[in-house]
Amino acid sequence: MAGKVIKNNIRVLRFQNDEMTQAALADKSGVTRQTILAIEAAKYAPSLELAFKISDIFSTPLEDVFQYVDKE
Amino acid sequence: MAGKVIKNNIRVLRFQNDEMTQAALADKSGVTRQTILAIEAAKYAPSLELAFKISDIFSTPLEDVFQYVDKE
DNA sequence: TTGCAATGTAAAATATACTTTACATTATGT
DNA sequence: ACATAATGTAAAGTATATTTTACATTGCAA
Repeated sequence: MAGKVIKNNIRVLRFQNDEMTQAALADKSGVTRQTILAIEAAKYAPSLELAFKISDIFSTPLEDVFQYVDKE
Repeated sequence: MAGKVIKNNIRVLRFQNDEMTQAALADKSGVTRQTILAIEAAKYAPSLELAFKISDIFSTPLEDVFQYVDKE
């Protein structure tokens, strides 16, 4: 039931982008550190707007940051 | 303040896809007709998961359905 | 070893997406 | 003219994303 889940590469992208910290990413995307933490831990998926903001910060397409894939 | 807004082409895509009705799209994406209506009317943006589902239904990349653009 | 930066856990409060129900409007076909 | 399908408006309720606060852990540098 549900079939697919949303995964993300935020952690990897942070390190690729000058080892950006969770707090720094939170700051740039206008949310709190807890929100970034929860999303990285996949406790919940971000809103579409936040997903776009994070993608923008990494200068990468949304689908390179978030993937909607079958859960194994 | 905010700079950007989320726009979408759901309406156009519905018509391109066999004139799919709002109710039909709602059905396929597992939400109610009101939700599709509200998103088309840009009353609010969908969750990332719903955005992915809708894109899947139209067999098109998410960014072809939703755009995060400067508000004119 | 002490201190600090980064990350993690947790819980209560708020904002926003989404549902449910009900009714109004518009267009189309018969 | 009537019936019906599709779309629109609206309001109250539920679910989930996000905030706020507070504290624990880990690693690294002085």
